[in-house]
Amino acid sequence: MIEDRKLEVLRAIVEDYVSTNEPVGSKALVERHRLGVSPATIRNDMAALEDEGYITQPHTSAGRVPTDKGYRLFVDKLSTVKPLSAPERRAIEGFLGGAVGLDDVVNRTVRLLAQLTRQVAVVQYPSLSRSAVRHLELVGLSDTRVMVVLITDSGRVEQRIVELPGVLREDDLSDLRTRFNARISGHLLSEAPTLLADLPEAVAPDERANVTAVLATVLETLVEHVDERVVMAGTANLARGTALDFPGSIRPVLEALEEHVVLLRLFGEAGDQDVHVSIGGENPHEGLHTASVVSTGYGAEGLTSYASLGIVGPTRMDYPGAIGAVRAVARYVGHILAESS
Amino acid sequence: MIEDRKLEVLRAIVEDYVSTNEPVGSKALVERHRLGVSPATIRNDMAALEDEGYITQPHTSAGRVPTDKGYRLFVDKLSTVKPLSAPERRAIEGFLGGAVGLDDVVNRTVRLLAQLTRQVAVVQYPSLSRSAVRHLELVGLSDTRVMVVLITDSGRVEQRIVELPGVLREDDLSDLRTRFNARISGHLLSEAPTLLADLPEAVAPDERANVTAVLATVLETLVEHVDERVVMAGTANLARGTALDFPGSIRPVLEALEEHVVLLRLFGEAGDQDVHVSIGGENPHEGLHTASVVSTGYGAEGLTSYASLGIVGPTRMDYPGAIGAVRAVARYVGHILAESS
DNA sequence: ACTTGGCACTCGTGGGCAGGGAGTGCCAGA
DNA sequence: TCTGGCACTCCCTGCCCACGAGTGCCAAGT
Repeated sequence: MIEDRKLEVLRAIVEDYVSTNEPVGSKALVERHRLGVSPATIRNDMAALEDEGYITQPHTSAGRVPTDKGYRLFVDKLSTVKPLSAPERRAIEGFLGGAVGLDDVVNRTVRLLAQLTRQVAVVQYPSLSRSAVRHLELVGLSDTRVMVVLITDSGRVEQRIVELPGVLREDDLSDLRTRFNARISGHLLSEAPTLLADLPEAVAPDERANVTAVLATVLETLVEHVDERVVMAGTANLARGTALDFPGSIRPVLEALEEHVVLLRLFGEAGDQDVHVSIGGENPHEGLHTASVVSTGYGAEGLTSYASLGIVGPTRMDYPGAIGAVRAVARYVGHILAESS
Repeated sequence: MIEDRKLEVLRAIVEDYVSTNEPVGSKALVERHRLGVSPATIRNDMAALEDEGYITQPHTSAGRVPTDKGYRLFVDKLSTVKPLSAPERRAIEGFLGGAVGLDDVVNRTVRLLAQLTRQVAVVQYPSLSRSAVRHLELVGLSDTRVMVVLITDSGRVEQRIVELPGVLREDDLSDLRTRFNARISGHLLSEAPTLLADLPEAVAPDERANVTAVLATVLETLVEHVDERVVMAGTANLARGTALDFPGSIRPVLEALEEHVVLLRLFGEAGDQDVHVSIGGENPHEGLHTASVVSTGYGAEGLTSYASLGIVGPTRMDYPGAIGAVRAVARYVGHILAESS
């Protein structure tokens, strides 16, 4: 009974604070929401909520502001995801539908997400290790130089140039190409090391050195190499709110965003399919203690996700809207990448 | 006589203001610089400088601050480029020398530049149109799909996949590859349209449709396409200074930096070889009216530059240091790219 | 013709103080 | 368990004042 109303009060506080950006008091609360009780009653509830650590007051005679813990409860129990409006959906479809090529898809996605949420958007390129090999091509540039080109099912293309220890004839190259593709085509790149392990032994002894060199490049640079490509957009949104949003300065936030490794670890926490929300102090990185991260994996439907995308903003954030936008965009991107395969 | 001293005073004001970030008064000026005259004399000079529009005072009873015009004069006439220290040079060499591959070079460069200058650094990828073709490879993925891979002398590798209108046999593909390379290998990519114009007429009529399709892709996506790839680092430095640096907010600056097109046009103004400085209101983009840009082209020695790089910061900037750093980094990058060809 | 010291003036800054207002905590009563 | 009342805290604003930094100007000196 009273518990229910307390939660209702917390929700009202979060919603009001997010929309007004000002600490919210008991009187304003009963005016803006039909709570059916008097301000004094609300005050008691608020005192209890404060004791339990869900809200706090900046100064003695100010209204209340949600704490990280308060936002956490709100996100987990009190909010329902805000679905995008029909025009918004159409806008997404139109904007992402016009993309040609992976780079274009990723770039449009990140800008779209930044615009929809009015926060900083971050999109990770489809992870190599979680993609499947569509085709591996070996191109002889000269007698002793071979270019390795890898095409994945997510549309990503990577290439490296290998200096060979010896001369490799064109027909041996062709043979090698066939062997490579027979083993790994259609398989996840992360399985490549196992699938290719015995390759050197399968070829003629005099070719073994060359094969080993090519294989080493493929494995080292394409598989083991941590692919940390991320794109970002909307950093200007950080400077939008008032000083309340990022007490001190937005500098540590910008610094954290520039360390892509930090972002990747952040996203690493995101569960494969559902949206993950990390609030304020929950973030591992010090610089993001004043920020929240809403992220999710994206990829072809039902399958393991290619990679992650999400947004970063102040803890005072429209979580239902952000979660809805992140989820919707992730789905569309997944569809588009799956279709264009 | 008096003119000389006035310029000396302007230089002193710029230097003091840049280092202290506070409006500088006549008394502080004579204390920090051996000008050999009294504060009263300086006051007269300062009044003259203000009349001429080189300095201004934020409020009536504050010290003077350089105007855009003042910085301009300082940069053009009063400053000598600050060469990097020996340790700095060694650091550059060590840091950039360890790079493998174009992406790595570019990424390291932008971070290095941001760290050296403590400003926002921007590096444009080597322009395709200003690079020469090292090799063009055609890879048959299937009967009707061909991957076009272009390698430039700057180490950049671009690829596109072409859907052919008809079937292309392997030996025809090989023939086409030879013809392409014979015509454009070693030439600037911008010359490609002319060099390739008559290619369809040179092949057998039944191959003409396929050749035209491949040619169209090469020209459209690799040559005519504006290659707007830029990387950025050090945006957190914008939030470093006080509110004086960017009156209002850093938001418009961040917004401008996100519009890569704006940056490219900015860099377009940079002369090919020497460092170009654009101060405050001189910048075409509204959002950068409170910022200065120091940029230059980079590339193999003496040749046309591949592309541009530079930094963006508040008008209150250490111009001599910034110019020195930008120039030095551009040279090193040019060397490295030239060597690794 | 320049330079200099002196002096009055402006104006931003910070401290102190009072008043108003928002918001709270608590208590007694329904 | 809810409600109204009341005292309390503390921010914010405006105001005044003194202080200090810095200037502009002038008259005198070189």
